[in-house]
Amino acid sequence: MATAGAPGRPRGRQRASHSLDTVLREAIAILDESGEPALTFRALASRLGGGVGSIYWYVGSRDELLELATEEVMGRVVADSEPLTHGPDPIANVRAIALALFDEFVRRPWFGQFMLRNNGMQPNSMAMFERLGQQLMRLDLTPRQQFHAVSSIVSYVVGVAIDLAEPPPKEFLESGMAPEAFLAMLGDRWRALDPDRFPFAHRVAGEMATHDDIDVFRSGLDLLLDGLRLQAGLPPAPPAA
Amino acid sequence: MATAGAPGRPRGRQRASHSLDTVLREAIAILDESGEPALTFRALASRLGGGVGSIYWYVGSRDELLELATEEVMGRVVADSEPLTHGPDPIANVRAIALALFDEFVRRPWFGQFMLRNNGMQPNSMAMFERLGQQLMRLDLTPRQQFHAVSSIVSYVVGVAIDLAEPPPKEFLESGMAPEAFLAMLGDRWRALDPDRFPFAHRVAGEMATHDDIDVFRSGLDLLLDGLRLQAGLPPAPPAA
DNA sequence: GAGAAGATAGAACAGCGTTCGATAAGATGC
DNA sequence: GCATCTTATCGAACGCTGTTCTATCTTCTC
Repeated sequence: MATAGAPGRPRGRQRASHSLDTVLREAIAILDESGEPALTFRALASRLGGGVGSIYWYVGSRDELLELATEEVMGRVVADSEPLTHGPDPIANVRAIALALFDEFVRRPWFGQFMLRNNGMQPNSMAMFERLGQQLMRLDLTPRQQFHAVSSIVSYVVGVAIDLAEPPPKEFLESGMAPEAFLAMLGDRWRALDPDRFPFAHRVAGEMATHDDIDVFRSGLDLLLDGLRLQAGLPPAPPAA
Repeated sequence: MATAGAPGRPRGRQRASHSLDTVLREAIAILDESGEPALTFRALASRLGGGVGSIYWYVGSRDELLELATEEVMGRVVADSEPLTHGPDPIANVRAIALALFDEFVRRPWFGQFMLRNNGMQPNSMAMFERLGQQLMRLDLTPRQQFHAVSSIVSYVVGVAIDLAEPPPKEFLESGMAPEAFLAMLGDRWRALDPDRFPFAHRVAGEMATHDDIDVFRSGLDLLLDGLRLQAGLPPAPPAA
């Protein structure tokens, strides 16, 4: 964020002195450490060493705070993923950018959860949209096709993000099992279903038990991008990435 | 829901008498009429003509209430979409089922928002997963590919659902504009951006201004399904649907 | 210095999900 | 017909939340 002209040097003061930057930094720290429900004005205020009311000087509501925190992180992703835009194959570039996003909301589940609050006007979310779009402009597609394609990619990414942001079931938390063991148990449960009524669950139980989220994400993304390649009249697939 | 053995006939009583069915019915009515934030225990209790405490007899928490309401609606979608499973082309069937889901969360934004709370064990969500999977079993794919494909389709659908569930920006609510006019205004705003820094926004501004959500949904879904067809070694596309 | 503008502070308010003990209603045993 | 036990209803009360409001401290400007 570059919008705050922060004085923010707390030498010998008696009252705390904040700035939009410090507020967002601490808010993000709370989100990273303890998740979205833990971000309360009181928790944030005590972390900043001040009163609740002060935060409202910088931020109009909790929703706006979350929006700004998300924008802040999105800004970093946009900046960090800039080098991924120069490859020769635009679709490969889109793929790389999407994977960078995926990385970020593995690291920060709350980010994925709010990334979408895309009322269309936050600058950094807009920049991400633009970045994906610019890659697709290099394909032989109509504006409508390009618009639809970017929207679809974003929707897919958001869908996966939401899934990842989902808090683990309390059954897991209470069991104290390792994540792999819990997945294996779910797989067993699927295998135990009636094979006549649930042939599919039965068939993919093993996959459920051993899957890795990033593999699932990557293969869905590749299906989408393969469809897009087809639509753009490109050869079906590049060898490997 | 068929789990409640409801007595539930409130003749000349002095205290209200509920059942899980009536609780869910009224909860869904509130959600439909006023959205998710409006579903409070107090609002629900007064609608049921009773006290807050009573609801906890049927439901352990607000989250569980939302979960059950979502499951209830998902059950109806599963039931209603059964006829869509018998077509000759499994991918066309998947497409039809996804469109049925889309219909439902145009009607009920809150449903889309919570559909995903898929801790993997709600019977009706599971049934939907199974239903999609059974179609894909008819393709020449490995279990892993099928598992990934169903997961990806669900993620995409969820992503779009979340987008649709997003409350309209307050700027829109305050403007009192018609939805089309507001979209047109957003388009104008994109067109007004610097064409050097935002060539893509500039290019698709017109699409933004006139787009229809279902078209966007359908085209992303078709990209995904085209990719899947390719993976399964099927001819690229059926004529039209 | 005086005064205005900027920023901080925490008490107070309304609303929320949830807990709890009291109590009414219906079912059961004799 | 009465006593008892189980099931269900009720609303006050608790602790927490976002938000508002006003008093106050700090800094800037003249």
